[in-house]
Amino acid sequence: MNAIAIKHNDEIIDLQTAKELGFEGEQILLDNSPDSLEVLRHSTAHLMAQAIKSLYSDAEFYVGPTVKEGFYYDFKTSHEIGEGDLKNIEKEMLSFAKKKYEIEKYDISIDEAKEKFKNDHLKLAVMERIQGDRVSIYKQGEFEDLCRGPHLPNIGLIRYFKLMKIAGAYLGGDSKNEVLTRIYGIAFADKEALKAHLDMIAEAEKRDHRKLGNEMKLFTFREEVGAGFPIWLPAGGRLRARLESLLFKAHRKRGYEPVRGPEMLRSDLWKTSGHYQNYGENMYFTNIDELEFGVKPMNCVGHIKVYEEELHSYRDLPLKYFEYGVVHRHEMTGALHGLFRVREFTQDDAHIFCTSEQIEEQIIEVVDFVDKIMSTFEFNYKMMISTKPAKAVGSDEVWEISTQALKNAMNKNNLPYEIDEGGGAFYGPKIDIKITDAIGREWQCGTIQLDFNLPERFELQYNGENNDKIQPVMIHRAILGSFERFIGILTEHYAGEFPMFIAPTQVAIVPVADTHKEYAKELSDKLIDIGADSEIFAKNDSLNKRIRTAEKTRVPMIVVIGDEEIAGKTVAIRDRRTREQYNLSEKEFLSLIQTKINEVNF
RNA sequence: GCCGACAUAGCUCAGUUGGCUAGAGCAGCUGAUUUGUAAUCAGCAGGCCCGGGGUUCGAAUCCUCGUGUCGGCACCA
Repeated sequence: MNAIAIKHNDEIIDLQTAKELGFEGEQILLDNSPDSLEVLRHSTAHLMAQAIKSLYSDAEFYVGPTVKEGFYYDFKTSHEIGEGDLKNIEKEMLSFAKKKYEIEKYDISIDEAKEKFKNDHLKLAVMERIQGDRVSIYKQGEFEDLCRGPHLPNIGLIRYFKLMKIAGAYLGGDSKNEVLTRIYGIAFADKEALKAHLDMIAEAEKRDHRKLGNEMKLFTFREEVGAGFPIWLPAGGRLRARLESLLFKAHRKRGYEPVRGPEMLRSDLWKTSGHYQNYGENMYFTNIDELEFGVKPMNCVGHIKVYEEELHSYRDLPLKYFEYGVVHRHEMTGALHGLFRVREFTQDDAHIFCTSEQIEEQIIEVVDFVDKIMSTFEFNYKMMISTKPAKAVGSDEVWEISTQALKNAMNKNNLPYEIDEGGGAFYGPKIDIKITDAIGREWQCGTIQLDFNLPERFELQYNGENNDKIQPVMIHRAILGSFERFIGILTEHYAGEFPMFIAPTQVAIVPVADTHKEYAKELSDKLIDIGADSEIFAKNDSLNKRIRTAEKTRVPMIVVIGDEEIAGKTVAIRDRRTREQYNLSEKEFLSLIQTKINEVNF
């Protein structure tokens, strides 16, 4: 196999450039390594542009980079292009690839380039952003593109690719700009890798929580109810209740007190907090007797009111208030997505009021809490520190101090993190918890936010040792983030096969014949006594059919009972994975279920 | 919000260039069968074809305005 590029000073250099500059280095072969795919995908993006230009001659091109999964190209044409045209473009790409054009590279001055692309206002826009006075052009057949590379030596090497979707995207990623057409594609070095990737996508589709939520009757959405307002069905209600009660105990153990604020509060309060000015466009407002009220988008103000109810001594701190807080946020229609993005959701929210000396230990305690929960669900996760956003309250100095406090807490405890510049909440910097699910996708759930601003704005105080009035620090934190999103993620993570301690139904009971129904009911009652839900499959169907139906509900355990079981006070257990059966005495069975339900404690 | 696509029975989907009473499978109901580990058989019922306007002799099908959903963008738990 010939090299497609080389690695020089840790940079990928294509052969065209290497030859030009006389560079040498380790060879990059055409395989599925990250370096190789980088080059391959970049060239595939160019091949796609070449095909698009050939099919739609007035096409103008913006940028065509590689992304995590593949590549895309943003362009504009007067032709209307839809999903159905992707096949045509693919065909055109293949026919160009067959011609095996060399990919040639040459340098010109930026002024020459501007002249060359004078009819392509998008390329001109690209050049506006380029520093320096020379640019490189890559040429394959008739097609030329302004690009810094790296590229393959020949387009004939491109064979295993697929155009995935077509979408609109703002020029330069700014919603003030015009919308371009974007086509996403994937490319690999061989057929197997392409197939594996397509299989992975198919697997993700199978796990889609919207599909499973419908099949398993966990939740639903209805047009007449309104977009983004989920309806929890009984099965989803049971699952959620289990999660809530586990988490309730976990909070109590860590010294949190349950509280509850009202669903809406007078707008004056939102003005004091800064939500009115900084978050108002996401809030719902209503008038009652001439007074304006805002439906809460966050729970902090309610908890501040709890804090204000009493005078506090430094001896009382930290004070930890928690609430399964229902919040409403006016998310943009295009952002809504199953349970992942909704307009009404419940956060597992808490606010810790503490002294500035306690910040570090409190942050670490929360991080530890997060770790306990995430490892229980077998999630890997990473943490990101987000700094001051464009729209924010409070002085730069306070932001600097609080951001540094978060970093210190992490550094001192050797906790790794990444930085997300400008990603903080308007009242303070935060640590976001990004979890990776079973098939490698990342989701943002929990968040830990450090806030000096709201205590200041509400003039919160506690009495210090010398009876001086001191302002407490507030830590906002949520661990699951929201029940909606977290349950959506759990559903996809487990592909609907929830572990016993959280499953909507723990046991499916299948009586062999009508005469065994009574024992089934007895068993079901005993299960309720130990905190397990069961469903009896006693419909007038064949035994085979009922077992099949039970399997399809993804219940963790199926027990079959007939004459033999009743006679011996046993149950026949069927494993959902292996389809094998074994018998247990009723007593052993109940204690097994009880153990499995109680084995988890956060 | 922006670009593009889509909306037919509880669910998954057919429905030709506008033309007969809009179909199927599963689920549901009724009956027969009483079953030992992934679909027993027969029958019945089920639809304002997302909503409002329009074009047409005639609209599930064409146009238009909403609503919702999907894929992205932008924005965020």
